[in-house]
Amino acid sequence: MAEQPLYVQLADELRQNISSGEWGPGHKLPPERELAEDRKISRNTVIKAYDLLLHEGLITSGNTRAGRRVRDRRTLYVYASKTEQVDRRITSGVDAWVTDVAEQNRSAGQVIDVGVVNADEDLADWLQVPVGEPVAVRRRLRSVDGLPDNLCDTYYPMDLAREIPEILNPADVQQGVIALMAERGYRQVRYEDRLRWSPATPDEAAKLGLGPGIAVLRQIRIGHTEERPVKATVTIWPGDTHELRYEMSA
Amino acid sequence: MAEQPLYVQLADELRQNISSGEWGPGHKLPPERELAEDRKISRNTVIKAYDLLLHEGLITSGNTRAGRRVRDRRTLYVYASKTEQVDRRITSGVDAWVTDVAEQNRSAGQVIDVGVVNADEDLADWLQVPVGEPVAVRRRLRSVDGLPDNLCDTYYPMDLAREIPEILNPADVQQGVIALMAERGYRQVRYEDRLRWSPATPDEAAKLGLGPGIAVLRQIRIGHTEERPVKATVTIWPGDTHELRYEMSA
DNA sequence: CAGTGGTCTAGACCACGAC
DNA sequence: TCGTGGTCTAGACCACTGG
Repeated sequence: MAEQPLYVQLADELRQNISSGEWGPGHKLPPERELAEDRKISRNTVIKAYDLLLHEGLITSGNTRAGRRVRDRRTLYVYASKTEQVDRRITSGVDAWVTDVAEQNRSAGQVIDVGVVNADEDLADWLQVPVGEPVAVRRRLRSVDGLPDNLCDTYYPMDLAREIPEILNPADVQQGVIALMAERGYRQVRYEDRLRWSPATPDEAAKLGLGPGIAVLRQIRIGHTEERPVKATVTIWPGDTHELRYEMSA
Repeated sequence: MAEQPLYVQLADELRQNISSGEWGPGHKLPPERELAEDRKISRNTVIKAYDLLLHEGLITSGNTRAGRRVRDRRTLYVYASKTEQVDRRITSGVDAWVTDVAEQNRSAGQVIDVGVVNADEDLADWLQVPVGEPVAVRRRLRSVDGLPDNLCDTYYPMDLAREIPEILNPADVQQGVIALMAERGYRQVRYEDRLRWSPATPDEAAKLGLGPGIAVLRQIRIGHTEERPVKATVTIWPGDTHELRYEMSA
């Protein structure tokens, strides 16, 4: 095995300090210039080491006097499908994610915002509407323990949003939109998840407080009634701090 | 909106050439020095732009005279759970992934290799065995159209591997290991998927021909009989060229 | 052997925001 | 205000490999 490059060695050493717990969440990392001087290496080399950790999601990229910090990386488990509890969740009307977070003794919050967008190719495919068609959207920025955690946007065909005006009201729907839709005659009988993963876009990175290029999972959940798709939910989950679980019977 | 940094602008321009199809898969990108001279910018800036594209999985990082190339990024759809076809697939004994690939008019191949490893904490949790316990493993390197596509390692408790010697035989099991296990009294009644996503390790990157730091999805599928977990399959899917799908009834 | 990417150095100026 | 990261420059040497 050849000797590793300097910046990899440095990253390994810093990573060790973090994963051992010596530098806990929120710990301030040494400034680039200080680390460079101490080690008699170039600041650029320090930056490359920090970039590695940034891409691994271990640290933040604060661009101000506050400097870089160690991120909180406790893993959050999210049940995308749970054989035993599907009924309870759907009928209880509580957002399943809120339940998952609470069961892990952490506190969940969300900010809702609504709007109308024109369908791009993906959205048109998911909802089976023409490209360019207006579509209603409820956007959620969801937080855990006060910090941004994931983005969850749900899209509805426009005719449905007109029939169920609560969809375009930026308030919490206490009983849950799924239950509400079922009441009004749109009972979802099957759904499909499509998963894609890639680096976060700059926009997503900003909203979630991630470094650019951190991997995120896009979970697209399409809900169908007997007749047609009635909603598409796109959830952006940052990598390495989440585990998505599916339980299935054979 | 403030003006983007130089390297982002350059990356955007190069990305445009790729996504428009002007530079197809395999196309050789301009050498860093040439691009720097043409644009009157520093070679380091060009490198940062190429690094962005590398992390997005758009290009390769060839470190030799061959230079950087555009990667083939056609998306492969993989069904992790398909309501209608579960039975057909399980009984037919053909690897479900091979079926998926064939249905998309591409050709699949795999190299199998077997061994025994000691359980780390994760594996011990998945198979419900003590940490350090020996565990049998069948490793697959699976290819599409002749190029490495994903890594698929299946772990079995040692007592089971002794009872079913085919598990540790590095040959294709024509009827499928699941069907074989069912014949010998280990019928799987439920399974659970756990999904994690993060940058590829250097080892994975090398086996799959990826740039370092490309996002990969780790799909861990744990199969249970009525009594206990009997296998854990870890599949490494490179990002941006795969979409994983789950179909479920409500 | 020559072209390529990988690494490293030693500087510079800027924007931002905590103090 | 001044410490911080973000960006950019202009060089240098090395390892690898295709022709």
